Amino acid sequence: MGDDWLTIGELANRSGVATSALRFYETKGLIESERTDGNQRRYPRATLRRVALIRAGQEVGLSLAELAEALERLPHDKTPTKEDWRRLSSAWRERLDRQIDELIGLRDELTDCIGCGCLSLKSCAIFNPGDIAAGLGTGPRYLLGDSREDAIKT
Amino acid sequence: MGDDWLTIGELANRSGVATSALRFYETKGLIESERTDGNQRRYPRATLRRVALIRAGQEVGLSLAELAEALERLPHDKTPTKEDWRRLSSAWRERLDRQIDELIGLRDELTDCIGCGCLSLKSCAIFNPGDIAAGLGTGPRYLLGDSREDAIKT
DNA sequence: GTAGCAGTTGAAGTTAACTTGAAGTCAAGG
DNA sequence: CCTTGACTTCAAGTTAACTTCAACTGCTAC
Repeated sequence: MGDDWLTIGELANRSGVATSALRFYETKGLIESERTDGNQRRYPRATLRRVALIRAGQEVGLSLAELAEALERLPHDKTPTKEDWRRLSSAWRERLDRQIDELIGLRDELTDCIGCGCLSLKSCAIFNPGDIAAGLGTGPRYLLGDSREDAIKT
Repeated sequence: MGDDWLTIGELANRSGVATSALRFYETKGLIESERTDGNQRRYPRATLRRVALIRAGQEVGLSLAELAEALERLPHDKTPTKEDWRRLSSAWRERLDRQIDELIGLRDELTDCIGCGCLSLKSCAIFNPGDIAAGLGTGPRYLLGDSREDAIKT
C-alpha cells in the first residue's frame, strides 16, 4: 500500500473498473502488468491514468480495438507527455464534433417533420436520413437504393 | 404485384431490410403478417412505413424493445394518423435533444482540457465526466466513488 | 498453521440484433 | 413433370465487452 505497484484489486477499486474487466483489457493489450514470484499481477501507478483514458475514450464512442490502437503509442509505465495527451484529446474532439453534427442534422430534419404530418410525403427527411448513424448501433447498415421512395408511397 | 399484399422478398427489397431481419422483427412483435394457404407471409402495405419507422427509430438510438413499445399503439395494417405520428416524432426529438446535449457537454469539457495538459490535474473534466454516456455502449456502468480522485493523483 | 479473502486460468455465459445453415415446401415457367 | 428460385422453420453462429464459474494457489492475520 502506498507503493509504486498496485494489485489488480487496488487498481479495480481506484479506477472503478472490475477486476474481470482489467484482465480482459490486459488480454487485449490495453494495459500491461508485471508478475510477482507468486504469479500475481502488479500494475505500475500510471495504469490508473491509462484505465481512466480507456473509460473516457469509450464515452466518446471508441471501441476497445480503436482504443488499443490509439493507446499503443502511449507509454505503459509512465505519465504521458502533454504532446501525447494533446494528440489524443484533439482526435477525440474531432470525433465528438462529427457525432454531434450528425445528430443535429437528424434532429433538424425530424423537427421539420413534426409539424407537417409528412409521414406520407416522399420528401420526409426521417425516411431519407442519409448515413447518419453509420458508426452507431450493432446491426449492419444497408445501402438503400431507390427502394426508399417505394417505402413511402401511398 | 401491385397488390395490397407484399411477400417477404418484396418487403425486403423495398424497405432495404433483409428477409432474415424482417422475420426477426416479426418474432419480436414489431411487425405482423397474414399467411397464404401455403404458409407464406403476406404483409400489408402499411408495413413498409412501419419498417421505415423502425429503422428511423434505431438511428435515434432506440432499441428494438423500446421500439416495440412505442409502436405497440400504432395500427399494424393502416397508415397512422397525424396524431400518432406527432406523438412518436416529438418523443424521438426529445431523445435526440438529450443525446446532443450530453455529447456537447462532453465535448466542451474535453475542449477545456486540450490546451491545459491537465492530464495530471484532479479537476480534469474528462476524468470526471458524470454519467454522460449512461445509455450508450454495451458494458455495465460503474458508480464511481471517491476512487476517481485517486485515479488522477500523481 | 490454518482460516479465509485475494488472486490465477480457461471456458462458458450474457445481450442485442441479426445472419447463416440445414432441410424441407411452395409456386411459376417450360 | 421437372427445375428453379423464393419461402418455411429452427438451431446455431456472430461481435463487443464483459461477467461468471470452477478449481486452484497465494497472502495475511490471528
